[in-house]
Amino acid sequence: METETATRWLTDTEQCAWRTHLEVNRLLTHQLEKDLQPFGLTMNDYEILVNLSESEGDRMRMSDLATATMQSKSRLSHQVTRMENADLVRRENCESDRRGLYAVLTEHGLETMRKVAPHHVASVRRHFMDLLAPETLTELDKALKPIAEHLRGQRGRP
Amino acid sequence: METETATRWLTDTEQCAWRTHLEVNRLLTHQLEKDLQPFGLTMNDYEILVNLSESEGDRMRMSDLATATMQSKSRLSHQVTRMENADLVRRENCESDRRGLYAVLTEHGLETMRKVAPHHVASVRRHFMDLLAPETLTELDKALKPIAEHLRGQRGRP
DNA sequence: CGTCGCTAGTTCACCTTTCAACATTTTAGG
DNA sequence: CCTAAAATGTTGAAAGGTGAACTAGCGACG
Repeated sequence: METETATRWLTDTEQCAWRTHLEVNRLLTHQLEKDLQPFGLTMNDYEILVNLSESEGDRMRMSDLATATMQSKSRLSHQVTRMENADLVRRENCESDRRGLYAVLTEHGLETMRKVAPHHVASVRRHFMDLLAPETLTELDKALKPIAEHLRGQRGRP
Repeated sequence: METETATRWLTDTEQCAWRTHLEVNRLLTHQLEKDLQPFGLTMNDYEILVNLSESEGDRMRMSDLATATMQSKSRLSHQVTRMENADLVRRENCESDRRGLYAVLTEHGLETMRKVAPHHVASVRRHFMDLLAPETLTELDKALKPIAEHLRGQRGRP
């Protein structure tokens, strides 16, 4: 019985593509973060603002927000506390479930969102979107969708 | 004179692709990290081991290592201290430049590398590589290379 | 040669993330 | 009902990351 299989190392092509992928992700994240910095926001902050502003009543349950942004409850809790101190967000009790809390966009949070979004979009265009041919973009999406699917399936497994 | 230009928001297709891209990166990183965890390594650790093991004499100058892994000197210094405590790496003085230090792979670091690499490669295959058709992979690489190029150019600009 | 500026690397204080422990409320089952 | 298990969210300590200040050595130019 064979328990060990010979390792299938990456071919040169694969290795090259893989490293490019890693590099782009890192540099891109770094750059977007930097472009957001003048507004005093991190990508984390921004993502939360986006999620809230796209939700009914500019609010989401902490749990759902944690799931949507793929953060631990703990991390989100700290994060929201910080954003609360910056008056971007406030917590509000949930009527129907007394354990629950909503994170709610404040007026200032909404304004911030409106002010920052165009810059962020421009940043995404400048450093990513506009460097891809449109059909390449759809190719990319088609290639990545199944991977996203697969990875979502792996979440929280042994 | 026109100072403000109307924001070019992302089209639905673009938005969808962008979000997929973000999601894949996050989930993938998370998964690879998790697969490395049983060995007591982070991706950061692993990347440093790879860099060292691919270098002449299993050693690199701190500065070069920082550049290669795109970390600040400060972060790398902490990182190497941790890895030194785990006996994966040791610091060694540089003869030719007395300011300089080498990070050197230890025997145990090398063994660790050999033990872990096959698992990591398998992980990359399982969660990414093997989910892409070979020609899609080269497409992906071709699309991403110019972006990497562009982003490298942006590094350390105002 | 001296000194002024540059590079290498560490350290310090501060911020963010993680992990485990906890309090509270809901839900499911006998 | 009443209790056990599960879900919601917070907290606090420890680990990891950041940016600026600092030490020390190099190097070039008067």
